[in-house]
Amino acid sequence: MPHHDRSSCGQLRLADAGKEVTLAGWVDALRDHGDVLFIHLRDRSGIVQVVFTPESTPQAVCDKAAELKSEFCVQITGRVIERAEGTDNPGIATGHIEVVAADLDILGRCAALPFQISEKSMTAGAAVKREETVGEDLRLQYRYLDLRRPTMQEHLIRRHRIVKTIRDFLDEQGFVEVETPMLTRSTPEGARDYLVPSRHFPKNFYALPQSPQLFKQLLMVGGMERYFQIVRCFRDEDLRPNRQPEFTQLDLEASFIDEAYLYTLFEELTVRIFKIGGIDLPRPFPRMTWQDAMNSTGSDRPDLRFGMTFQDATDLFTQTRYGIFKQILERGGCIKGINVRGASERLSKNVLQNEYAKEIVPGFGAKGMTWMRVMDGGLESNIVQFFSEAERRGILERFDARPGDVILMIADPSWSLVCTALGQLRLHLAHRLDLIPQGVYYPLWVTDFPLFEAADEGVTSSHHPFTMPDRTDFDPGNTDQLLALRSRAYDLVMNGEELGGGSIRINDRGLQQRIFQALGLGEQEVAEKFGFFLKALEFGAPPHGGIALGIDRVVAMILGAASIREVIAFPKNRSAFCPLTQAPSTVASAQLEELGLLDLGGNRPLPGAHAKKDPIETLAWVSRIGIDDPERPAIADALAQAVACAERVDRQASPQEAPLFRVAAVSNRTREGREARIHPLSENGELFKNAPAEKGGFFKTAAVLD
RNA sequence: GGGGGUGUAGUUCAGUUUGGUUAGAACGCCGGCCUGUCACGCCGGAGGUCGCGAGUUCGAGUCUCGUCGCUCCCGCCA
Repeated sequence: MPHHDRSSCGQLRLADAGKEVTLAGWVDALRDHGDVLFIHLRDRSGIVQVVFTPESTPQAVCDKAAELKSEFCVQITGRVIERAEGTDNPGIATGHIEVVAADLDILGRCAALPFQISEKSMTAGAAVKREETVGEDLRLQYRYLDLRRPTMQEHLIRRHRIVKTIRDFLDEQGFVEVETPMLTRSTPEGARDYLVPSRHFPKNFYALPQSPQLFKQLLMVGGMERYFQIVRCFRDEDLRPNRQPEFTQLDLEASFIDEAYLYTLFEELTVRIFKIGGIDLPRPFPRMTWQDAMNSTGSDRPDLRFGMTFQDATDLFTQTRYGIFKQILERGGCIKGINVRGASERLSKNVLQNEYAKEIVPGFGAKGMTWMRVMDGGLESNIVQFFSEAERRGILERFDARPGDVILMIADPSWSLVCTALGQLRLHLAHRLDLIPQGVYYPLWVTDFPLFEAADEGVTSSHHPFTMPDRTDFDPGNTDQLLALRSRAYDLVMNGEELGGGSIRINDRGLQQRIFQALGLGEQEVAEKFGFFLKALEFGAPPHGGIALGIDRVVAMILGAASIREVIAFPKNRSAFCPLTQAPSTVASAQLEELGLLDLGGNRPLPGAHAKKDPIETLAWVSRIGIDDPERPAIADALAQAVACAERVDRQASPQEAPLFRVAAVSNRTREGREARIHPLSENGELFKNAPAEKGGFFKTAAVLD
């Protein structure tokens, strides 16, 4: 069949009635009525009903059609006709017509399926759409079958649309897509690298990029001015539902720009791609500093689709008699709380005290939680009697409390612990009480992040070490000063998920050097790892900045997919394993040999090997004899003598001496009387010629030949 | 790395609380019937090492221990 003669199943309409068409696709479903056979034929465009009936279809074709099973790949020629009155199916787009088959070619038969592919119920009306129930591991193992399902095809097609929209938009804006290396250099900070051994440089490794960070900055030094790339990135960290070891980013960088430029550019881009999913985002996107985000939601990626934001109650309790609060405030702590509006019926005393205060909140890292239910007559709680009248009034006012509300407070000497624990509680309650509205999209820029955060020793970058600080007059040795620095970084957050982030970069060599210094990197280490980059900053590096967007997450959100794995053709599972190809896998020793990886451990014993080194056990094993406990001292003695003897010989042997293969004279002890001989094959080295070589020229033989 | 869930037919799941006859259902599969179905219908059939390994017991899908896979949460993810 010339391909241009082929029609698309899903596009046939009433207007095509009377046409002779050729279709190719897969058997989605069969309904055999004896003489009449209906099939749903599916291709990428959709589904159409094909009828085999003795009245219009040659008998030979009907006989062949009787062999059809689900998912056979077939080609069908036939005539499009309008369906008879009362037999149309409004559930499918082609439901007003059907194709009467005149010819059938079976292009590929199909074995028994590991799971059902047809999304039949989709054609029967949205009300009964089948829930996805097949185990994901099985779906991934047979991903090529899973991908036949219309939902998966739709995901991939719309992902393509989104990526194309991004490319078109950035092209309009003067951005140039440039590819950067996949085989690059490992850098010390950030996530764990995936490593690739080098054959030309044995025992040296490339790293797969965690992001094209340094290269995109070098492109700015290189005068590209506006660069972007839809690029695969790799991070060897433990997986989460929204994480894959390899994932796709929109990476973007521009010179001679500021934050305002990037906000405008990126908001327009985001609005356009969400539009593909029928989602209208309001502009401009609201902005919030990191400090405000933490203070009001306890998260650097606040979900603002619902309220229940924090109120600070520290000042209400400066004179309190309540021991726990008093101690915490004396230690410089703070108290924050949320009002769970109208939830007192769903949050009983028992639930609040035994579940939340004792179990759930401690799980978030806080020591405890104070709860109060707002009643007509005031506050009800296990500890309300410790609070003064003024304090109770203060609480009611501060939280705008009305009868039926529940007020929850967390206090701790650590401000950040109060925030993060209360933030987790806020999200937990929002899910439990179903407070998150569906179909709402709340974009938000989070800005003014701390440049550094405290580490075990000194500080570490909270974004990455190339981020421009808000001020440059800092002392790289002064930790307090460093922790007070803010970065010119920004994250794009949507519905509590971080979709992307970026920053204005450092383009001054001296400043970059001081940042490395602040991070505690030695001069030599910096020179070794980043020397090439610092050097580039010496040659008129332009001011620049950029942003990256997690494509998988964005697509999943736009399409309303449950997981990023639903919008990736061949994802890995939770353990970074590919059930389809069984990767990662072992490789042939020859491959390792070639890469110089066979003896990476050198002569060092393997961990745990020393435990097996009891010489008596070894002797017993190689000699195939059992040694009882009473016999051990004598054996140990004999062994020690043998070892001492061997050492003496070893000392006196000259280096030129050839090794001796046979100490004892050759004699035949098993069959006495016969002349002892050495087998010629042994003499000429042919004996083990066909034995599988183990490694390094040694052969594995049966133990009896030892 | 820590914690929770889970593993039973090709698939999705009951059964495990309280050990006891031949381990069930739905869908799928195989065979037969059926000329208007579209989640077709009817009749019949096959299909199980209850993840794996130990243990307790007269007896284990069920209880105990170990182990492996999958999955969710925390750590981690500049």
